[in-house]
Amino acid sequence: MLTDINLRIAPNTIQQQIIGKLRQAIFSGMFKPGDKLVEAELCNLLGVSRPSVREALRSLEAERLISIIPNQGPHISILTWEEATEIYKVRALLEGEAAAIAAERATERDIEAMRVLLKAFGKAVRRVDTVEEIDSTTEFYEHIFRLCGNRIIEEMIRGLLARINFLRVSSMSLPGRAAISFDEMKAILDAIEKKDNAAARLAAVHHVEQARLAAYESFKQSQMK
Amino acid sequence: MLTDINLRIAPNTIQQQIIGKLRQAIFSGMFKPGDKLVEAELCNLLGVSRPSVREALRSLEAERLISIIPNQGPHISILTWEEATEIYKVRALLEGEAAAIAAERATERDIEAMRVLLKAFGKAVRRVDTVEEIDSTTEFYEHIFRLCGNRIIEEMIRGLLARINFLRVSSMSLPGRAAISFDEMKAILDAIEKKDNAAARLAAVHHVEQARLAAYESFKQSQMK
DNA sequence: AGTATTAAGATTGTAAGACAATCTGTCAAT
DNA sequence: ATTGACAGATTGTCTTACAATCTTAATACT
Repeated sequence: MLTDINLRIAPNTIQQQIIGKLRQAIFSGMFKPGDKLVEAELCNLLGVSRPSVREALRSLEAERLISIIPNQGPHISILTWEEATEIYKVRALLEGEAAAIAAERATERDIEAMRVLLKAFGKAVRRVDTVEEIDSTTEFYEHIFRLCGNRIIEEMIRGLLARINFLRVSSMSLPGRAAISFDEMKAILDAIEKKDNAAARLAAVHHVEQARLAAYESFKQSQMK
Repeated sequence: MLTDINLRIAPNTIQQQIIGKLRQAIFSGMFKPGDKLVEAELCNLLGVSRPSVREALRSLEAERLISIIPNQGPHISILTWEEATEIYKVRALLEGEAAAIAAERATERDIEAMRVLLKAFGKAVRRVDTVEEIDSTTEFYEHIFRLCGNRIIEEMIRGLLARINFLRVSSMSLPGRAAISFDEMKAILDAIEKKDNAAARLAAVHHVEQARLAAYESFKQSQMK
């Protein structure tokens, strides 16, 4: 056996498609925090039956993207700044740990691969392509997580990122933020290359903390209007 | 306004009851890892309709207590030791952080309350009441989490504990483990009382690490038969 | 005998229809 | 302005249904 790669071909059930579509709709801002999701409307929009929609909604509820209040139905979750802060705190902790472990395990090839990803991010920054910025940031981080060999960490961070997704997008489009973000990520990579796990952890924590501050700016702005 | 206590009266929907019952059944070992859950059977056992069961199963899937493979139905999740290790690693990280913050914030009354909880645990240990041991341990920890003021940490740890629940139960019944556990928890509390956050973190991390080692013993035993 | 094939039965995925319980908003009455 | 009552909308739950897929067992073939 080569590796433990999961070869299972997952049939795309309708529900998975519904979940994907709805998640995308939430991320894209089509539904705004607090919006009420009416089951019948979703059925029409998606062209599927109510049971399918309801099951998909249960999954999204567990992801905390929506919350379902009995007899009141599903709403897009409202993220308070307090909650966002807590999420950033946990992110810092987990990403710091991941970076520290990655620093101990990274091979030459890993470093090289991450350099490529970072370069892609740099290009996106110069093109001012926010979507691509987020995507390449994510890929860069995914590499760190894979390196740290702890899928639980990866899983948890993925969940946390989903919950603050719109903050990430809006804060990344803040003038200057993306460029600074690039420098912070480069610092992480440099520390990993030097196999300096303490420095890698610090750099990762610092990056998240700066992201939090940037997010606060966008949060304030979004509250004002 | 006194506090931010949530006054909402949550109607007990059937699905919540189903989720509760099934979770309990899984924890109690009525369903074993790998067991296939047949929807029709669950309907009979619970006396509810298939749509209700299916929605509940989606929630449990998101909690990772079961996994649903398309066209193959739901199974009780199988926990590999590798995964369990990763969970203990993340737990150590999160509980360490929580303990450190708690050390900075604990008031006299908090300490007193935790002493009471710890004493209850000690009593359970002497009575060799495993269920009560787990319960009072949980309560002790819940207090720390409440102190650290980060509900995300609490939420994540709760999720992680659910996934390793049966390991906790079986390892807690290992001869001598509960008594050692008591000492480790006392060390955490002592550090918190001294407001020594570094010591509190270390004690919490140590406690989780010891729990991991104990869990490994039970895991090996459960694999052998 | 052992393996490949096929067919029957069981189970899941999805839909549609139904109805009681509950919520929401409106309008009248105090 | 607040309360009360009512109509309409929405959710929670159940029932029935059926095609798609999986599982298992029986069958045929080498």
